[in-house]
Amino acid sequence: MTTQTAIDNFVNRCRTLGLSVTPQRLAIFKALIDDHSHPRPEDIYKKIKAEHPTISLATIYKTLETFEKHGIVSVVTHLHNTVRYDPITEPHHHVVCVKCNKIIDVIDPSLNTIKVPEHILQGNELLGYSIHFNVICSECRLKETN
Amino acid sequence: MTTQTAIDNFVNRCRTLGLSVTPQRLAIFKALIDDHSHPRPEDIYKKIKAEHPTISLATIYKTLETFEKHGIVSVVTHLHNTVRYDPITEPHHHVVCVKCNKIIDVIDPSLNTIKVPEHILQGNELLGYSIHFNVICSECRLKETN
DNA sequence: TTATTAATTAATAATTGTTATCCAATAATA
DNA sequence: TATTATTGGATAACAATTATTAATTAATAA
Repeated sequence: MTTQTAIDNFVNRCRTLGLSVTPQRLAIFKALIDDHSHPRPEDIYKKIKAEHPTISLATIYKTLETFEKHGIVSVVTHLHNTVRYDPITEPHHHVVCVKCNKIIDVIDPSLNTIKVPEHILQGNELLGYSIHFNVICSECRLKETN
Repeated sequence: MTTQTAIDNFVNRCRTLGLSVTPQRLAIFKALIDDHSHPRPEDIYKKIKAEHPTISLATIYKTLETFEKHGIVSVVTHLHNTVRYDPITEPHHHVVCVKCNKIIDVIDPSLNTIKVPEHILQGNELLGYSIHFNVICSECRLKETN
């Protein structure tokens, strides 16, 4: 998909969602679309500031949250707000509620045998891998229906 | 493993590592050992304060970092310091350098067919899953040898 | 078009999470 | 016991995020 069609899709998507396509939103989307570095809000802010000198960092935050809520962009992990410690040091996995950030251990040996793509091992030292099963947990689902 | 043997192991482990087993460290370890909620440093602080009224939150942070460095505890994700956005919304995975927090996309359909344990689907709404391949990247490995 | 209302943005303050600093206290070792 | 290294506590500094509020802009109806 070309950058232009991605932008067109974005615009259509916004219209469908009832989101106005403001210059700020467009700029933020453009800043992200061909960026494979998984930038922080701050990074996007810096990238955009030259062309949009009056944009506020808070706008970047809010816009990205809006985009995420509507599936226009994604976050690499929902557990980015604070460190969470685990007494288990053996390889295992986690269920993560994207609403309340509850974390539950998943200890299942069958998940420890996935085939690691070759290219990951090129140059890097693999320490292990961990699977995040992103869910809306039962408690949060109940709350949602209210 | 009983709590007591876990504590014994901890004490031995510290001795081997040349870490003194202080009351604070013991308290922090104990607070974590049977806690499956994946607590934040703040949570541990609150849990301990009654018995250790003089302990500082900074000590909790420092101690947990020390523990993590020596493999006594683990962190649920290394990407806990800031949000990272991704223009890709389709299911995919990531290589994460635990030193520099660089993130690289892993798009490999064979990783999208893992068998999700049944119990995860009980009550929860599964949105998807994402694998973090934790590595020390080539750049950081080079830096380390200095 | 203009008036009205709703949505969005900017500026900034406040809050939260984390780290650094510095000194005191404690532990390890000579 | 004396000396040195490690650890901890208090607090300041810093970084990331969120909340607040007012101004601006966009959408909609008259």
